[in-house]
Amino acid sequence: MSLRENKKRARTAEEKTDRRSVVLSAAREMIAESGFESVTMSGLAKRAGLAKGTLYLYVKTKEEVFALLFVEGLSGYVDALLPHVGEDEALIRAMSMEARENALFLPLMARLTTIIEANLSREALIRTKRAVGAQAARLTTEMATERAMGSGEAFDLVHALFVALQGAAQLSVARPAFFDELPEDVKQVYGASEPDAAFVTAARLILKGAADASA
Amino acid sequence: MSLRENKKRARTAEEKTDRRSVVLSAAREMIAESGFESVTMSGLAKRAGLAKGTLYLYVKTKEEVFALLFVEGLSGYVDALLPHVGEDEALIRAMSMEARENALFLPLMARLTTIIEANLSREALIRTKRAVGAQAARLTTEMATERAMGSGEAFDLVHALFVALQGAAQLSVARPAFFDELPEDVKQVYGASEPDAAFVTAARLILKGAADASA
DNA sequence: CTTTACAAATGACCGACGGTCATTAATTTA
DNA sequence: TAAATTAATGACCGTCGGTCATTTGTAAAG
Repeated sequence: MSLRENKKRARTAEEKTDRRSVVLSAAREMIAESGFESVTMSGLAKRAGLAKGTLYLYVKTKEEVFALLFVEGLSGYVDALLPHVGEDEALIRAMSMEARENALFLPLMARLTTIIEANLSREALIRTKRAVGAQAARLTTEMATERAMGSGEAFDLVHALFVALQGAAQLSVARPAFFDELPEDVKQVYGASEPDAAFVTAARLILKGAADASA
Repeated sequence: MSLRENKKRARTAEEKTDRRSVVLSAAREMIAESGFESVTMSGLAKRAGLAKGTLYLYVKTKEEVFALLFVEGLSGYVDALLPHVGEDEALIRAMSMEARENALFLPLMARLTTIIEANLSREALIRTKRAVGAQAARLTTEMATERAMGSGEAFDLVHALFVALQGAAQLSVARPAFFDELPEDVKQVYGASEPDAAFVTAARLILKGAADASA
């Protein structure tokens, strides 16, 4: 995924977008291979075939890379949800399946506020927040029409589901390297809360509660 | 909160616990005054009246400090909840009030998995996980008896509520320094999700869904 | 009271990392 | 062909988490 062999410079806007997407791919690979903590800017630059200084031409902070990945993932996630917002079980299934489909999505979401947003430039933060707001709005309006709800109600429901998802996402954080050496009872504390199961039970209750409320 | 003026050494177990509690107090102050990111080990040592090396006699990593604060906070939090697990609105009120009471609790919870647990020594992680598991169990059994539920059901309900709390906690992350300079529409994205409101709506739906299920 | 043994305390030091900037050089424009 | 522009570079910097050889307060032994 390196670009280095191509010594050409990025002059046009399109070429710059290409560079950026190479960086994003390299980041995806590094995260998948060895986790977030292993992503360093020098490492990422090398992997993308760039010098560190060049990387900083395309991104103002390390976390901006993660923010871009998250926004991209969120957009695809909402795409996948839209056809199913009308029916409880289908929606839950879509939410949990799609999260498993894009393995980076929950880990990114888990880090969204405390790590990613906390380290964005003003401009990157604005872009990110706008994108998130837009996706939430997309879901909310679809939910309102599909379920014939008031927009306030739909707003609450969407947000409740995403609060649950973000909570469950925390459980998607990779286990420590020494997990196997942990005492049995500690391993069970991990086992007691798998991200997927946690989300599904919470989401079921939420949707049932919402159905109950409008009935 | 410094201990420095007292040049005595900590010999007994009790004196060591004292040292540790001085460190925790110093950390609380620093977080309250200027946020998590401002806590450095040298700064914390100075504030506690210790040399950096001494601080590392009491704690293996920086995040162990946060873990200790969290466990302490969680214990008090569950204490406050126990009397109210029987009734929906009382429980919600207790959860949201108590979270506001201890201003550090949600911010710590928001960082629990991605930052804190990710940087604990094996021993500290074991202690932390055990403590969390114990508090969860305490709540679950109380919930089961008080609501005459099966323990599986109670387990699910407790976990759903805490998933929501952890999701809402993400919204408690401090706003950026340049928040005021953000465009109006971006500020509104922040406004659309206050931690307290987000938790309360999600929790209401969850509890309503649970009531519906057992009816 | 003095000496010895122990372990608490210290802070200089180290490596890693995020981020910067003066300089180089590819490409376009005049 | 020369001048102007701007992408690219990587040496460099400051900060920070964490370590460890040394110092020194304290208790036990003689």
